[in-house]
Amino acid sequence: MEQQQISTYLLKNGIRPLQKRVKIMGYLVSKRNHPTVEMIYSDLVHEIKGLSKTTVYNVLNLFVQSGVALALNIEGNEIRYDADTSTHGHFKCRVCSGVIDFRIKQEELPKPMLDGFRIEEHHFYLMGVCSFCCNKIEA
Amino acid sequence: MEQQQISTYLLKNGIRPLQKRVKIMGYLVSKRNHPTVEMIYSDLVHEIKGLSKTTVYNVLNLFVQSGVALALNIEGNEIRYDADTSTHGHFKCRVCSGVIDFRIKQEELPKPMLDGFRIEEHHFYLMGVCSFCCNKIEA
DNA sequence: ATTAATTTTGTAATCATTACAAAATAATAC
DNA sequence: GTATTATTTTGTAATGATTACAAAATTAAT
Ligand SMILES: [Mn+2]
Ligand SMILES: [Mn+2]
Ligand SMILES: [Zn+2]
Ligand SMILES: [Zn+2]
Repeated sequence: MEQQQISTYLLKNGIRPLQKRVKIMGYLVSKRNHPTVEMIYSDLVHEIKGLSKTTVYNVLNLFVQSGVALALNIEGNEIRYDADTSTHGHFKCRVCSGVIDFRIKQEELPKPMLDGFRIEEHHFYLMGVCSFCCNKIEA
Repeated sequence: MEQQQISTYLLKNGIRPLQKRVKIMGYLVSKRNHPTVEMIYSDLVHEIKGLSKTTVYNVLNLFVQSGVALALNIEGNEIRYDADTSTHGHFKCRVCSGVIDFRIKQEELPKPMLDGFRIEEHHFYLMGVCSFCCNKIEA
């Protein structure tokens, strides 16, 4: 996606499209790898002069609050970020630690009986070993 | 559940039923409130002479590795523990922070197409406002 | 009762995240 | 454009949950 498209997208969601914000959103959108703050910072610090890790935290928190990114709590020691806010599920490989998407339709999600509850977010994720790592192991 | 039943259960799962382990498992089984380490420690420290928080961590890690407890990563800053290892989902209220169970049948869970993947764990949870807190808010 | 193995404890270390005030940047007014 | 004001970014320190580790205590085996 172009920087210009990203700027427009951020603006539409009430976020001023400052340079570092656009770069971080561009990174999320193009890599689609559900990175941690550490991954984003270490990849972008070379490209953005004088980037601070605190800024990465600030910008991601802003993105989540504004609804343009999801914070995924798959394992307790790290948060992973996702610019895809549509309904979908995640698989995390316990060998390579990769997180990949899978599509789920909203109507495929179980509908638990929770009368009087206001349900705001659905989270569905799987853990296991990805096909790449399965092949490596049996080889 | 009786202490004796818990001891037998732990033994069957390869865990020596030492006093503190039985007490901690008894707490999990009887309260069913998906407590954090902090909650378990502060509730049991009065009842068990000289309990250490490190022991709570050690015992819970042992339980999870042995398959008699689940570690729930619903929000990134805390792990909640559950002695119910059957297939079920969780709802977390963002007002009162309570975590409650709901039943899901294994066959109700979406079956994503992940050819060649080894799927070992399913996690399904919801966030929102529980019925109790909904009532309080509108009142 | 001795000895050996396991568990528990207390403290320090680690690691991700947040708090905060100063410096830098961007927007607005003149 | 320059001065003024508001917002953002930075660097460092603080926080909080978890783990590492070695000594002390407990449990099992001889
Ligand atoms: Mn995703
Ligand atoms: Mn549960
Ligand atoms: Zn893998
Ligand atoms: Zn509630």
